[in-house]
Amino acid sequence: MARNEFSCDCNVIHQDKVNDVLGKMPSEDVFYRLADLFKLIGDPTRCHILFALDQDEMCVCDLANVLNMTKSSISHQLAVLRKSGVVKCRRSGKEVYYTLDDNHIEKLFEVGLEHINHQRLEGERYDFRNEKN
Amino acid sequence: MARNEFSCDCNVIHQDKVNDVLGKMPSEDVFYRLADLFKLIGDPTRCHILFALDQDEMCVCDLANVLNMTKSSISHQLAVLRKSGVVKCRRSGKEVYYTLDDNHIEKLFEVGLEHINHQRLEGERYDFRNEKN
DNA sequence: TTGACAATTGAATGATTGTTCAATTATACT
DNA sequence: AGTATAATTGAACAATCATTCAATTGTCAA
Repeated sequence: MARNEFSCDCNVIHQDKVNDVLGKMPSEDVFYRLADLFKLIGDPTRCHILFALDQDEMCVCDLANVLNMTKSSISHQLAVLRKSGVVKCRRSGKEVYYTLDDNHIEKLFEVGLEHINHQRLEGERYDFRNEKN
Repeated sequence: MARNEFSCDCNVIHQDKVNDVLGKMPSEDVFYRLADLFKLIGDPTRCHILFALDQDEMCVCDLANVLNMTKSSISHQLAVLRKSGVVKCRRSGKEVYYTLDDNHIEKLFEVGLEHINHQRLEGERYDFRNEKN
């Protein structure tokens, strides 16, 4: 229960609060898995790809046209998405067709879009107070 | 409407599908903003911080203890979160107290946790077929 | 089997980023 | 004023990562 005293460079200020929060927190590896998930969709290209696949099944060439990028670049990102299990693929002749294989992604996009729309209004109202940059 | 022909290294295979999907897609900058949002919570430390603040208001020192990290590291990340508007802070004496200032974050965590739990079951059932690595 | 095209892969590169370290600011107390 | 502590900040470093380029694999058709 004694944590590494050398990693934290200060004394506890509110020991009770710290203990209380620690008790409610998920295990350590949950944060790594959560971060991995969000990191996965935290890239414009991958966002773009996933959004496109949410509309329709597409081959690499189609995606390259929709995103206006090279097949190689798309293929590299598709490999990442495949290994994470959020897309799956099937070969038909020379083409490989990709589809979304994770309904949580759509939910995350929904909330993300809500956030963006809400953020746009907030920005006008509060005009970035308390912040010089 | 004519896109840059040199960025894409292949011909359109399914022109109708590509046009259809393009018509349904959000504007270009939406993907950058979406990716920025997900990138923000796509880091274990920031996940950890946000989760802690979701439980209770805390000062930098408390967070350093909860996460077992240096105040400097925490402070750097808090600056990032502050500039993105997902946390806000108030000073009280020598301490600065941070709170979560974005209810979308909690929703994103909910869906993210659902995903992780679901993923754990899937992994056992399918045993990573179709993938050598 | 040869040529053409879709797709994947590996290495290299440039850019981004999280943490560390040292210095500085802000506040409280004597 | 002087000291102590909380917090912020900037520079530097190491690690991660997205894209490019070149080479290769897989499939179809002649």
